[in-house]
Amino acid sequence: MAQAIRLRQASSPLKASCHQCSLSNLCLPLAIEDNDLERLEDIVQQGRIYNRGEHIFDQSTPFRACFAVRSGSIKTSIITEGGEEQVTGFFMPGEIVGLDSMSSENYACTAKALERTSVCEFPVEKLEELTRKLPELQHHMYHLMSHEIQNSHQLAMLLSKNTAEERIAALLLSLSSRFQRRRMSGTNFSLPMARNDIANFLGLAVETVSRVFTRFQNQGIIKARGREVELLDVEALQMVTREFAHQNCNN
Amino acid sequence: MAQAIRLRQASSPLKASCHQCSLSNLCLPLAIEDNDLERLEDIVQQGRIYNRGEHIFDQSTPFRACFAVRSGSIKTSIITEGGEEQVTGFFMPGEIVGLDSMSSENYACTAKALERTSVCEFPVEKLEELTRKLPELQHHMYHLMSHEIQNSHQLAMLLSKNTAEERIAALLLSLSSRFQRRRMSGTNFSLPMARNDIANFLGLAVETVSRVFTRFQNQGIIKARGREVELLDVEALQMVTREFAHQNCNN
DNA sequence: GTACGCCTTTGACATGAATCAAAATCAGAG
DNA sequence: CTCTGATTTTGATTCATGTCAAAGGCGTAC
Repeated sequence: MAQAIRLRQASSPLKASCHQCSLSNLCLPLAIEDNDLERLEDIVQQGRIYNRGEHIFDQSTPFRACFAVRSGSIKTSIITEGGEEQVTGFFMPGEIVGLDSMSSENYACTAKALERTSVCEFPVEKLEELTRKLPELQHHMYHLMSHEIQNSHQLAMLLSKNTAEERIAALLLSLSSRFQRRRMSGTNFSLPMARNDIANFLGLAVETVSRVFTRFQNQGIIKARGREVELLDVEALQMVTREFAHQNCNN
Repeated sequence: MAQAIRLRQASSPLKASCHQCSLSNLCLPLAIEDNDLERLEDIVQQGRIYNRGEHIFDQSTPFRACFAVRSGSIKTSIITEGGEEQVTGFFMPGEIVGLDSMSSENYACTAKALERTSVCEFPVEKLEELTRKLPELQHHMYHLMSHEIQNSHQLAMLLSKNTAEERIAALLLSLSSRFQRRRMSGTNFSLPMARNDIANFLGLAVETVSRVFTRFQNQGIIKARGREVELLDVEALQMVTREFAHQNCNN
């Protein structure tokens, strides 16, 4: 511990303590037995704290590490040649950012802190090496990556087949369940991202997002004041997301 | 070799010969040094041949293996609770199907042969084990998976920001480059999938796909008769996909 | 060769969401 | 606390694409 403090004073990254981290049941340690945990701690660096708007990494810069969100939240986005932004994901505490760049030369997207955010850093080469030694960790990496593919397919589906209302309901429910995983309220939370980011992520215009929010509010399904959201009727929201499916069931 | 023939006669899966396969520079062997190749061959099974419409695997059945396309082509799709289909990808010779299910209990999608198709089969447990022993193979797996995440993000982007024409131009160009990788004509090929599948994949109505094809044809950009396609003006197609970006450049 | 079903194309019309415009609200800097 | 720019909301209008309807073309099976 004294060692760690000395390191920090030398402005070197602090060695992380996964043992003590409250997110260890969500994050990478989830996959690892207690007595192997130290080996993960050996390669993890507790990164610095980022202020809102700061970049954790930038698209097309050399890929060095994956990051686990410790607190705060992150949005990832791709910038096209024409300078258009496409938000590809939002990441909350315990979630891993950068998997889409694994084994690429450069980062495939840009990661930006949506609020004051701290992260843990997993240098790639070391991570890759460690996954060779810890089969469960390798397995978990495959799991995380395949999960991200599935997520992305889900998103594609949402974008190609669902209405504005369905997309927004789905996002609210996704956020809700992710808050719940962290033992926070699933019905009363504050959105980490602006309407603009929601719109971009869901392939809608900002105005449409705004309109749907007020529509949901008028229907008594949610209560929203700025970024503060309260889900008043979760079942109704679930109905909205499945409406599409239900219609087909009845035909 | 005699051994292999005997196996086939016993209607057991034939041991594949990656050494002799013309796709070895596209497929998994790409990542492996010659003297390690046998170890891959040890775990690969040359799967059977599937007729058009046959399923290689089904969503929600136990995940057993990834597949490399040897000849023919495959489409993958997700079926929602309501029975709606969403096509998530098309796979051509040398490409790997099933990565989105890696380390899941069950297949995340259904894979269907679009034409007479043969595949090689990589049982998961063996593959996972082998990747632990061959660092380059592990690296390549990470690479393939992260690439599929990126692909999927690209698709999401196409779906959320681009017009029907842009989406279809992008698909045609993607197919073109994939044919070229196999040293086939990049301007003269036959689409393995029906208009319906294209429409579903790109989040459009069949009618829209059809209309865009005829519009492109009238503009002299392509020539299409049924599934036979000739790209007459590749640059024009590239212009279409980048039009969106260019507009913003000029502003 | 013919008939059947399926896939594709074409046309007319309806609509959800984008765009344009502007007011209202919020948050950060000084 | 006040100003200023950014974000959010609301309204009016437009447009690309979906939907409905029907005809045409193609391949397969008999």
